[in-house]
Amino acid sequence: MKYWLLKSEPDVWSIEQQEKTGAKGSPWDGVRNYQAAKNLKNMKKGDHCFFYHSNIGKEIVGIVEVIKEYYPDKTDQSQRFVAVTVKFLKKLVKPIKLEEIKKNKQLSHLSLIKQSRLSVMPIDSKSWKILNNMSKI
DNA sequence: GCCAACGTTGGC
DNA sequence: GCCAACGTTGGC
Repeated sequence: MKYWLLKSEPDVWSIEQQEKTGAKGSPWDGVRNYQAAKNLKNMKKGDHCFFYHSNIGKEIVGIVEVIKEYYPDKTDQSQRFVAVTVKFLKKLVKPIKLEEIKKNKQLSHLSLIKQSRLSVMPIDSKSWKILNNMSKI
């Protein structure tokens, strides 16, 4: 299983809205960046993704699971980009602030820090474990 | 195919 | 609200 991180502005699409869609999930669409799209295409059913709130909060707030692999993004008229379907898994007991992630030297290689504009990025399993530990009180 | 101008994202 | 980073567009 692979791990990822998805960014969303909570006033556009939040973890709370994701939670309401329940087991049937909802499309992760609207991605208009080739690198992010490439990452979407590499996602497999069953992969887990951190759900990150950008701008407001700036913290990882929960985890979602990929339940449908990539397909053409219906919101993209040019037909160049793709979407996947994700479902809510859980909210983190304690959200992980970007500030805390930056403080951890073991996480300084993450695209979240190095490439702040990328909205879909891979997370290696070691970093995934570290982040999960940080979310525990 | 280069690069200046411009637009967007997202942290601060 | 500002600005750095970076992607995209369009003139040449």
